[in-house]
Amino acid sequence: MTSRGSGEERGKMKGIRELAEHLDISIGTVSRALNGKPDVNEETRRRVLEAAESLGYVANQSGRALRKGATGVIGFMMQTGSEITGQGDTFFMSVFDGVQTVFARHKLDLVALLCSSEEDPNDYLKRVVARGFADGIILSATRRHDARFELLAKRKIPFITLGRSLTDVGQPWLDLDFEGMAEASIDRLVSRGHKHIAVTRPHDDMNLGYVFEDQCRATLARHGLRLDDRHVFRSTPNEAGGYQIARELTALENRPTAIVLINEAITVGLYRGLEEAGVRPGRDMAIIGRQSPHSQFLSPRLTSFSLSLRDLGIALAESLLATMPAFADIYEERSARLLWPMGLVPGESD
Amino acid sequence: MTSRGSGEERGKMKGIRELAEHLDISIGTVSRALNGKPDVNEETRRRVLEAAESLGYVANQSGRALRKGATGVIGFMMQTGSEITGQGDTFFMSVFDGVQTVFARHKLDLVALLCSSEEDPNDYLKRVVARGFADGIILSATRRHDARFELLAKRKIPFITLGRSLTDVGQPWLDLDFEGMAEASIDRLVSRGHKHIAVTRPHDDMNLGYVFEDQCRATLARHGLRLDDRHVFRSTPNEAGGYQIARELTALENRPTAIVLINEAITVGLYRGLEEAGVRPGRDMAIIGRQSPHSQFLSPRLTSFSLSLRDLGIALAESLLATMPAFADIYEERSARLLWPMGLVPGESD
DNA sequence: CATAGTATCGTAAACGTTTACGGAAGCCAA
DNA sequence: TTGGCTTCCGTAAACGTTTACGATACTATG
Repeated sequence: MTSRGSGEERGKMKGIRELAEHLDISIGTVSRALNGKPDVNEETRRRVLEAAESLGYVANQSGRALRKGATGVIGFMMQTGSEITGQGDTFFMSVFDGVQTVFARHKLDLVALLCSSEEDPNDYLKRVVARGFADGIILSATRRHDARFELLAKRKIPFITLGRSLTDVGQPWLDLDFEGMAEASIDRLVSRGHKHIAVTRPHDDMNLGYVFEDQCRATLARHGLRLDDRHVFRSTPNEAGGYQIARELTALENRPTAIVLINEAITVGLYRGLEEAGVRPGRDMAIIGRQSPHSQFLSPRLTSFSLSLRDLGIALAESLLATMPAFADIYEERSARLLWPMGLVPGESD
Repeated sequence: MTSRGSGEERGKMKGIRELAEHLDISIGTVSRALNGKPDVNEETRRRVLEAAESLGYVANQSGRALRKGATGVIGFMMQTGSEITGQGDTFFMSVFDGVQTVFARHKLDLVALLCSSEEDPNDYLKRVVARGFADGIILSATRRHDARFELLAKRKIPFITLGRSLTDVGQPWLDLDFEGMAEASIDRLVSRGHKHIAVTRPHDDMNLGYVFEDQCRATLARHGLRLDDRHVFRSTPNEAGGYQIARELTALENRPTAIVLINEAITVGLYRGLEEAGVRPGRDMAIIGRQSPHSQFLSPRLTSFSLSLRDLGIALAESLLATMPAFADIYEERSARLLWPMGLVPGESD
């Protein structure tokens, strides 16, 4: 039952050597034929390809990697775990999808490196790097000070970050235009008469929190307003965090009339918390947030900033390739650092 | 600026050979010391470990994999893409987290294999397998007929599936106890007087849809009721799908009084759709679903089935290890096939 | 015909490990 | 002393590729 002969139960290919013997050609020529090298007769190449196909030969990647000193793998490091889960998981999935399509074109394999909640991200990356696992790395969820940058720089591994950091080692990065979002949000709310505006940011050291709060503060100042420190709400980037924010927000004596959410995963919790306090989004409190799979299905619909995550992923991948010697010629014109614009999708919540 | 001497800017380790020379020991002994083999003096082992640490030596995995014929990598195949995004992304992240912790104990590296939305999952897996990428594979999102099972079985790659399928090649699997969920849901609703109960299922060939609908039908029959074919709603597993279901549901002339949701990501969309039709969950329509990061923050709170995703991941990993020769002795007592129970968390929606 | 050039291919040396095998000590008992 | 264990270590052969180099045959050119 286990040896179900499927007709073409071809024996195990032992390697390129056996394939060469079968063809009565030298193994060098076979390798060249397989890899599209020029020094090989087209007729023999055809024979080789054909035999490889029919015999089910596939190159052993360990041997290949050993010889070439490159693995053909790109790692995309994300974060997961109970603290974070609920965050931008769908966000990363979509970006990943875009990245994937680019690398597939170059026969590079993309894998997701998900750091367990039990392990320190730095240690995790150290392990991955030590293994020589990937030829290139994409880092996301960058922190204000991020030791991972230095680790990769020291090891001279090509990498790009989705997000900025004070730790700058000259690597390329892409980031969402949180400045633009902050500015547009504040402008919009102020123009609608709001004078007491709250903002949210992650509870931890994520870099975007600093960028966002600073820009909100600056834009408010431009309007002659100031950001009350009690109106800056830190929370875990998940529903529970949103709920908590709502509790604190509604408990304030001088309650702000509007709030801007930097994280998209807190929205449902925030809505719930507000409702329990009898505060209706869009009527009693203006809310502007980030688009997510459910933001347009909330009630009231969330006024939110959106972007094409897939396109972002494509740009990310291409910028990384531009820094890799083997592909530099193809993508050299890529800009190394880019703020990705977001567009406002009006809803019913502000 | 780029060559920032960090004090211990140790030169590149060339390999185990150089390490051996530095210690004036043979490379064989060094290897044995590093790998914890018995045939080595504890004193020399200490010296080797120390030198490796201080010189920053790490074994080249390509060489190791080539020699050992194993990569030390486990792949967890998930799905992503616009059609699916919004589905159980957080679901998979949490399961992954559990899986990760187990493999880390055995120095196995776990990576997520995310099939792009552009590529056929079968082709994708074929590529991964051909590369000899992983020593073991975890498959999720199993379909009614799933060619991936046969592919892996033919290549004799150890694997386990999170989900069942009609395609059974004797591999171990774990699956959520959808039968139990269906039964408990129907029992609960019937006992509360509902006679016209609707169910949802994925729009595509996911196996769980069949299992779930069949069991709902059977349980209803036990109560002398029948499942109206018009009360079986198929949808994409995302918010838009939930919204669509609500539209269809509320448009029916003989509207059912309750609905059971097999997918957790459709809930927000469903709520929105119902509200637009003036149907209030829990009052005008009973809803039972699956727990998700936001289900307890919806209004009304979702009555839902929950489980420990992390523990599920741990069990999944251990069951896979039990099928791998190198670890079989440690985990042999694992049961090969298991329905993972889910518990009901009462909410306000039914 | 001699020569240079080109197209094609074979040979063999890497790449960095792990491990089977055997050898050299040291120890103990007979 | 001899022989047999045990403990430790060195040697060298794999593992499956890629690729620099050189060899061969053929073509074109003078």
